[in-house]
Amino acid sequence: MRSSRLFGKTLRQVPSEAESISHQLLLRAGMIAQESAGIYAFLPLGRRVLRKIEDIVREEMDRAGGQEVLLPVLQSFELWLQSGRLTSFGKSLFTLVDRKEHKLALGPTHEEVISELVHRYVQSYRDLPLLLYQIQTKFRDEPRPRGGLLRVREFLMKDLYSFDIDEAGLDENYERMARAYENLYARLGLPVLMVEADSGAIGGKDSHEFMVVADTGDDKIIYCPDCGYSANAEKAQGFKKTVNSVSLLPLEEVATPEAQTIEEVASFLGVLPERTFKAVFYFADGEFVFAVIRGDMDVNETKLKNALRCEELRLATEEEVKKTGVVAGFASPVNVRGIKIVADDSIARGANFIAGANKRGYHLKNVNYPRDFQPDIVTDIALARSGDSCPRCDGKLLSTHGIEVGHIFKLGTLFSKKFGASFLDRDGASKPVVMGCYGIGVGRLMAAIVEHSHDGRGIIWPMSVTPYQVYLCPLYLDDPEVSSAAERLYLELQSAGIDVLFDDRDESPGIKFNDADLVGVPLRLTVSPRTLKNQTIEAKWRTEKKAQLLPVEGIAAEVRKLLDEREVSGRP
RNA sequence: CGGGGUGUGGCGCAGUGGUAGCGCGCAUGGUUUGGGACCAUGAGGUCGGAGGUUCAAGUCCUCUCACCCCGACCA
Repeated sequence: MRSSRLFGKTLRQVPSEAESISHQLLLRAGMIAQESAGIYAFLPLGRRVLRKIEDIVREEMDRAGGQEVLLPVLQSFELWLQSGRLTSFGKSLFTLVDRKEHKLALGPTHEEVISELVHRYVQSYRDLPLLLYQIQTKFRDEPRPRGGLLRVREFLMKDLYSFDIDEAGLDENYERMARAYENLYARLGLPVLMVEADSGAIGGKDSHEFMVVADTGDDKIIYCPDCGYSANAEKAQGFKKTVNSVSLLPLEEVATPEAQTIEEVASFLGVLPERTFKAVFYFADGEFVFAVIRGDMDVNETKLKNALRCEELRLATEEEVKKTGVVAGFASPVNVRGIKIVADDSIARGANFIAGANKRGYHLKNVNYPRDFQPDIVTDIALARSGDSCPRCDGKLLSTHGIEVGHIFKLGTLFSKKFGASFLDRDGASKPVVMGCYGIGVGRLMAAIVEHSHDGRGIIWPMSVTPYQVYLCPLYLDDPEVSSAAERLYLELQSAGIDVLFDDRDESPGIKFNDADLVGVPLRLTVSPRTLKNQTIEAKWRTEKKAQLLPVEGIAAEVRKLLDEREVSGRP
């Protein structure tokens, strides 16, 4: 490609709307252009990168045994009613109405469509296992698009769905996909952390996310440097020690005037916060919920939401709390009637805790579960934090941020049951197909690569996804020797099957070098009178300071060799 | 949805109620050229939109739209 003909321009100034580094660089390099909030056009350079990433994803899915399909973007509302996810997706679903007043959704994902499809074509255990995938544009009306390609409303995504006769088959495919994902990220030059994830409203057994560690990531990861335990903060567990494990003492009311917060109560009574109970009030799908947790911990709302199996969870307002008769600051799970109580299991790890007395100015001492109160649910609803002890070893947990570039789920029979996707086993018994789903955001991967691989001058593309392999950079084009050598070289490289971006513009060396660095092409070939008089061309890697001289004669073969070495080593 | 911010030429920005500007980019000509050159000339704007106040509105008022950031939210 000739730069003079290339659609899209590099920008010297950063467009003011761009905050994240990948957003800035992709805009400046002329890879993408914003059309609307969370909606982007891919310009020729960006399109090439996106296609290369897509091809790598496709290759790895094929290699893992996947078969590619293309599914409808326009999906009937009935499908969503049938799965019951109309409400859980809620406002994120883009909807429209056709001329017959029939409601349709722009597909945000394809579990419904694929389950319905498989229901029609899979009848026997002989048809399984089956791996189907598609790579196509999906739509989600995100509450807040952000960070350029990191969170958008219209995006290219790969989803693979696995169909098995039983859990064992699912487990096997799950492992297979996890390995395929690892290959794929390695080929993209991305170091990725596989972390335990919350499976959310979709339910299911296991779920893992693949994270690129980056400050700009909007997911928080909790991990243990000692044993390798890592999980999304929504899901992560911390070790809960047992406190004050002595024999149970009788309940006792004590006056605690003015002491309302955990800190105030604890210091007033001369104990550590871990000896107290903390009460937090929520509204879950319109129902008031009293959450109890030990005073040294905080409630993880994702876990609470899962425990309650609710769609919508929010903190209760002061008024709402008042209305229930609970006394904020002195609230207690003891002797509360008609209110749903959810307790973190930390309340059972220890004895003789301090809790409110449901009476202004008083607390209760020696509160014990289950002697003094009986919550509706007791489970883990605690937020794990950096500094907590690891649940698996003696290590201390740390936290970091990550960009989610892949998410895999064991769906089980959730969708197959709803869509009647069942098969007859060997014994002629009808069973629901066991499903898994495995997603990757292709556009987000592109942004993640840039977030991970860049420097002060611009993008540094890995060889595997670079829009062009070689940046052919002639200086002093008005010198006929240079222009003819450059033109000749351009043809030779192309004939050798090398992707070349030929900067045939009549620009100064500074501009050309800077553009080459900004666009991030791995290898730059500089043609100038200086080296040409010795029959040589200067070759410089994007990642290196120093250049090397290559003889003009047979240069295409030499460049081919250099590129192949890089590709194999996986270095940019 | 709550809080904050910004809308003026392709991009970045300035602009006291009184003739719409600067830098970059773009066009033409010339001199230049190893890390974003210089000179000259020139094109390009219904100041996000709609109302209103005023002799006069980019500037003041009301409404509205879009975009960005923080939070909520986010298989």
